[in-house]
Amino acid sequence: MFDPLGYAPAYLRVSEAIRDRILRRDLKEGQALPTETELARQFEVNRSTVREALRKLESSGLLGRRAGGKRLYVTRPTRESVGGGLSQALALHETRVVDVWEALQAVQPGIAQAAALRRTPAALERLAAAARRFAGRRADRDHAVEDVADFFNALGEASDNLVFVLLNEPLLRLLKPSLAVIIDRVAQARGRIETAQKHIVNAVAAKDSETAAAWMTRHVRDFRRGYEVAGIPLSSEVGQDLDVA
Amino acid sequence: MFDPLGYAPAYLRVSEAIRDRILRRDLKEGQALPTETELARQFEVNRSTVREALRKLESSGLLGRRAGGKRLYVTRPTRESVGGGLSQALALHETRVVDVWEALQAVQPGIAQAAALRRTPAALERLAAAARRFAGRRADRDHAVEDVADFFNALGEASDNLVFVLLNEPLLRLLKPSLAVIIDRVAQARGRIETAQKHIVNAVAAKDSETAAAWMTRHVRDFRRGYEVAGIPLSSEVGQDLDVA
DNA sequence: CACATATTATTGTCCGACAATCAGACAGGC
DNA sequence: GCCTGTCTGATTGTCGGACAATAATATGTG
Repeated sequence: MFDPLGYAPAYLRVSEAIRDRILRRDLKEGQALPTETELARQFEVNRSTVREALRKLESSGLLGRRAGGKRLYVTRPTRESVGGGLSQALALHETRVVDVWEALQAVQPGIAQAAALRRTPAALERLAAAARRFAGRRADRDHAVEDVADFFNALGEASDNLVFVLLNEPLLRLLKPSLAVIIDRVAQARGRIETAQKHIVNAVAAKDSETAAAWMTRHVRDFRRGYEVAGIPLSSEVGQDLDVA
Repeated sequence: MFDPLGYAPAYLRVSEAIRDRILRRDLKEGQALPTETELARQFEVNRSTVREALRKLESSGLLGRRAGGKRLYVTRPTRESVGGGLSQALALHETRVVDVWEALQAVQPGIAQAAALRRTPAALERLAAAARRFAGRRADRDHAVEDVADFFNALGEASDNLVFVLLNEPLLRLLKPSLAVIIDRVAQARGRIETAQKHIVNAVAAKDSETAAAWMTRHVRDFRRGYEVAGIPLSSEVGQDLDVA
């Protein structure tokens, strides 16, 4: 019958006030925030209260600190902080590897397509470089995984669409552990990845979006095959990798 | 030559310690956290320090409060909190409507496909209900927008893949403002949406994933047409809607 | 001007305090 | 028995003040 009359503690109101100013670009990126004492004076609250508000903004990635610095600066959420939040949420919700795989299958061809259409020469070179790195370094398992992730990331950046880049990050983060197992256990995995990457690079270079998407579809399907061959149950949960920047 | 030896302030170490316990399911969802005083005692820090740590966890959605409650409970990040973070990040990065549209185009057909394959009768009914609501309520603009979002959300849930659900949320959030404009300005928009939804519901009901994906592709392409007819520049930035739960 | 040094400002942390209010116990009235 | 009011203790939200460590800035010196 009645809505609860909303009360919000001061630290929340302060944090929202600051966040609004940031979102409406009133406080611009790179700008230094006033000192805690000054904020406390302006909001007419205690410094402890201000500090609680700042911690909230800090962990949403809206405020950051320069390396070894003391003051807080306005920042935009990085790929890592956004991806960390999302992958953390997914890990907590008992997401299975097959779910992540399915999402990759849905989204990667679209990314490849967009990348092929809009890639700049520089972005293409970064993509090709990632593929070369993967092909060149046949020894180390962990580096290989990183290189695969770099390849996907480079493709996302080549699409010139930040939505893709940000969606990519958490998916890759969750993919990595199982990908490492695949590379370890499936002999032909490296070769197949290498081939797919080469074809995708070529298609992107030629601005052939159809072929890029088609090869990406094949590439992602290969991962599923890899799970089966490596003996990873599709319904196993994605690991809770705790390193959330 | 040497890496900077990592010093982390106490509030960060405390927050990470608690977060790790949550991520490794040591603290289970719904469980009440010890009181602030007790945490301060265990960590051997001051209560203020504990409170700063708690604020961080609170805003990553790992801790929450029951309505009108005082204690903090372990929670899993909700769709809203995850979506809020991501859409906030995108809004700050000058994402354009065309970027969001492109992501929808990439991801929605895959969602429709998965939903068609795996929908339960209950999920199908929720999807159909959302379509009926949209078709029935021709008057109100804002409700219509909500109904469209509900349709996409219901589809995401029908896919039984949380990754899709979580990816959907921020995209829909960013879509809404421009969708409202389309519905206002484009006379035939409602009709076309209604038709597409009907076909998608039918395809999902028949477990015909191909048709579901195809109609979804058409549906999303229609939005782009809507932007053009409504005179919304594709390169306009997605609004910074400030209501980030 | 470059570089070392002193000063100041700012953050991180602590302590103690108190009002508001939530949770639970407890009793009284229908 | 169930609802209502009252009491008590525990817990959170907020405050004020304090101090060490150190980053930021000013100052002097070659």
